[in-house]
Amino acid sequence: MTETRERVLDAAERLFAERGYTATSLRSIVASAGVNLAAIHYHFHSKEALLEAVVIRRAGPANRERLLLLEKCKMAARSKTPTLEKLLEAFLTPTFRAVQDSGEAVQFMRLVARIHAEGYLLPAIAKAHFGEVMASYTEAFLKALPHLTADEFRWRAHLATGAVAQALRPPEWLDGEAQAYKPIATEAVLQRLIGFLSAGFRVPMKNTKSRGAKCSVAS
Amino acid sequence: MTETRERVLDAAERLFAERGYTATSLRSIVASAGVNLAAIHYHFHSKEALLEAVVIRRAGPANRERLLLLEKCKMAARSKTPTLEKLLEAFLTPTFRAVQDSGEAVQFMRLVARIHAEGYLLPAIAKAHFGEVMASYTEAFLKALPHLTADEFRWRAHLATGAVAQALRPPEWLDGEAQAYKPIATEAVLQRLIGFLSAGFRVPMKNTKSRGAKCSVAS
DNA sequence: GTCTATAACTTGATAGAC
DNA sequence: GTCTATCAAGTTATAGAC
Repeated sequence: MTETRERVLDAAERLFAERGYTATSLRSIVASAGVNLAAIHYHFHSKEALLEAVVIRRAGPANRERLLLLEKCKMAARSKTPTLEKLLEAFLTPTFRAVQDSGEAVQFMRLVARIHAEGYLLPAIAKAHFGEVMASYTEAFLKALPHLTADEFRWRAHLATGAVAQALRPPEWLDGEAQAYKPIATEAVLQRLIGFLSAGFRVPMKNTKSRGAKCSVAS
Repeated sequence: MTETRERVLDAAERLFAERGYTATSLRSIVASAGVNLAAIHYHFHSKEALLEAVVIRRAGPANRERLLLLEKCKMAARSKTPTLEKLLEAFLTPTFRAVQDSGEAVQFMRLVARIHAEGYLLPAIAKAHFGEVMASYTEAFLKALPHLTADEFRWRAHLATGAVAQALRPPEWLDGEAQAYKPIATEAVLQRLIGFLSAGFRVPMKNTKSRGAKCSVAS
């Protein structure tokens, strides 16, 4: 049965999301999926390939939708460039909306947020499957942010990435139960995130000096 | 020799920062520190206690300085409440400045950013050692942000935490060498971060509705 | 395609000599 | 305080029967 494959993918997605990649053993996955250990090596070659399969299953469709939404934004804005808020929403919606549409995909966002910090894993996977999307959106963002140099935009996008990842994480002030089972990335969180980020991107440049917020000790 | 203790702490700090907690074995730590495996269990009880010791060594002084800087801010602002930027700088400076002052502490910030996402580890440690600082600063932040409810502030602080953690991570567009050895949290990054976050905190409430950035497909 | 069995190795932790 | 030696458990991965 190729249904076994799906069961493994589902279990792996959930466990990777909850515990991270290195902390999740293949044995815990097969136990959760109710399949055999050898099956995981039959369908996927290795643990790392399994992670890649998990990511691709969700990221593939999501990225296709991102490109579609970007085109829609450009159309809607006619000759003008789309607003920053619209671009952010188009980029983030496929991730956030998955929660409400299909209960299955809930865990995936947490996986991304979780694996995001595990560094050495995603670079290989990300560059292979997110390249086109990132290039298209970067171009659009730069047009919507004419006051930023490409370098400054890269830095702010870097900061924004962290905020997005954090938005996909269950807030620590929710108790364990809620953290584990409730979908946290709702429409409200998405809108909050868009407002937060767009304000950050819109800040004028040259806060290198003169931002008179010195408060330091003598030392 | 109690110098062994320090060697272990230094090595653990560096390796935890680079690879994360679960991915770092005690054996790799003793190899890097040039000490014996048993020594690590003699000086610290367990791997988890070692992590806690690593965190406390840096976070203790940093948190004391945070409280000091907060008082200085309040003094400088006289009857009025300190500005958001000054509060952010007071809170973030002890972390960021450590890079420039002592080369030793460079790794620690990355450790925090790295462990930050490993979830179940920091809650126990953080609540034990950051409680007072968080309470004092939350109070000050809420006064500086009268347009936000406590709940809304908590959400935005959640997002901001992610951005801070990301600022402490080496940007992926720097090549491997630079990622590994160059201090990335410079004064410039700190100022960028302060500008980015303060703008996000200042956004008016009620972007729950009416933020007319709909760009969704029919679906 | 799925299973059992097992190889080959790494992990955190400890006992006990010195 | 520091060492060697070792334990018990857990890890990924594979070979081979069915």
